[in-house]
Amino acid sequence: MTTKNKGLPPALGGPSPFPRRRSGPGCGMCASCDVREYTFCAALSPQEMGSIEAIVRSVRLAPGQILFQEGEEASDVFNLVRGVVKLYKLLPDGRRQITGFLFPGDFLGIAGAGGYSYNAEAVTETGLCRFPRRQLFALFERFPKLEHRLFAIATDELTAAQDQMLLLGRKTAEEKVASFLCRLADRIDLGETRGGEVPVPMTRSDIGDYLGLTVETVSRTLSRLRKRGLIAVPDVNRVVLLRREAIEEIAEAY
Amino acid sequence: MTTKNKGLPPALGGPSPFPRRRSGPGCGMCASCDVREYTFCAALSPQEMGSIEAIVRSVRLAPGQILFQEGEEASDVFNLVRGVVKLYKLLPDGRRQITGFLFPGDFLGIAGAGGYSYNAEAVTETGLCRFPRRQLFALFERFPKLEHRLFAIATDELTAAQDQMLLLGRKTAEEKVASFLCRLADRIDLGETRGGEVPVPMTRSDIGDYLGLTVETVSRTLSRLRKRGLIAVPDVNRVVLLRREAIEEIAEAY
DNA sequence: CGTGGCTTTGAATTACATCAAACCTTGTGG
DNA sequence: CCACAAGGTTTGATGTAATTCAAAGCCACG
Repeated sequence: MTTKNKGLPPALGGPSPFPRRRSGPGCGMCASCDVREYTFCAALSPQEMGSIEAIVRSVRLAPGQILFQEGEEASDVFNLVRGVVKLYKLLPDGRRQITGFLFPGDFLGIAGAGGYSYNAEAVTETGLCRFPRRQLFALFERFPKLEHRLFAIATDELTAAQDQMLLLGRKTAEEKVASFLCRLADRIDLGETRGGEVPVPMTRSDIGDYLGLTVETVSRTLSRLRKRGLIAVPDVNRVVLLRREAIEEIAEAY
Repeated sequence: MTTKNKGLPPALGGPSPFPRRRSGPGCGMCASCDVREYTFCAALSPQEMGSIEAIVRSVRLAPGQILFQEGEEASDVFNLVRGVVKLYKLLPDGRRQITGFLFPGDFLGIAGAGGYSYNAEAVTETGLCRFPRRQLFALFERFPKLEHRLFAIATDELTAAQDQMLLLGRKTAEEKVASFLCRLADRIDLGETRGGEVPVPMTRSDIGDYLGLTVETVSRTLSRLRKRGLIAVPDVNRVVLLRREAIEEIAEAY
């Protein structure tokens, strides 16, 4: 919530907001979209894209703002264009489990009959494309490719969820943190590699709630990795993976 | 692995194996399938069903037998018709996380490009329908309803996975075990209610690996619930929920 | 009737949580 | 420009839930 997107690489919320001021039918905005090729939009050809542009609206969120909450009727789905979003579930007494962090290009809003099954909140300044679910799903008839793509996205998320269950249920604190750092790095490297430096836009508390740990344990574990020379922590929002292979080894528990 | 399906209710592996001796194109076997209405097959009308029957083959597994392993090319998908199957992932040192237990009517084999993302092993005597992935997915063109249905299944699984992450990351041992018992009961009650008696076909070790606990902790927690009069345990494979509401309350951490 | 695998219970250990306090950073207002 | 208030972070001391180690009990099966 504190994070100002200073120093973050393009992929994590640098400049490149929405290419045109306003989105809307036929404005051609999608053509210049930074993340198009990573989203379900890529399922459609540039010509077909008009059908999507006709129903999209853009949304911006400041850090800490909530996009939707668990149980709300899931009327829309979204593509994250800029910034970072966290998804989480809560227990009645306030315990929180973050089920995922989303980065530009990620899709969110997959939901069943019970409405959204989690809360979605902006971690940084965020830009999204909003699609009315009914209208988007209606396009499935004309463009089956679109549904194929969403199906594939759901499949990938399911695989990721299984990995996360393994992490939550069976890894130690150190393995959890190492895994987290590696995954962040993987995600960033989609752009380019930059000497192992990984931006960490979320708070220690967020990381803890993602890994099933407390803030203190996250902090301590990072300190220990630092003292062992595996990472450097120039400031709270950046970690440098000094010995990536060693960290991967810890993460995968070899 | 030990479990013999003695005393298990129909929904969990009672009589009702495959209605006809052999499955195969046009044999009409699907018409009398016990679980058809719960599976993706229900997306097709009885007339359309022939297309599915043309590609289905049946599989039987004894307890402990492996259906497929993580990383294998995912050439088939399956419908569980009878019995119980567990899905799990392993760490190199042998730590195991069970990501789900499947019951009759459940679908398995959703997988991305990297092949199956988990191992699938029979818990009890098991009967499944096997579908070559390519052939089944080819039917999507003629029957978009089929893809809709599979998409919906993936969505539901994703929701369940998020619940499980909350459980693994943030619930106490007691809350975990209570949640587990309630979910088992919900799943069984699809058939009918039977005075809170829930069949537990998996071992304590399986339960532990599903909940991110050790065998001992599972056993101790069950003993404690029993001593408090919330459950009865007539034998290792059965639990009676004596005070379902109280257990639900523990499970949801009110 | 003995053997092997699962389960239960007890005792000792430990990884992580909790409690507490100091430290930083950032933004605000005098 | 500085003081200080508010959050987030780090570190230390202490506590504890759950694990680990150990052993006995229970069944099912040959």
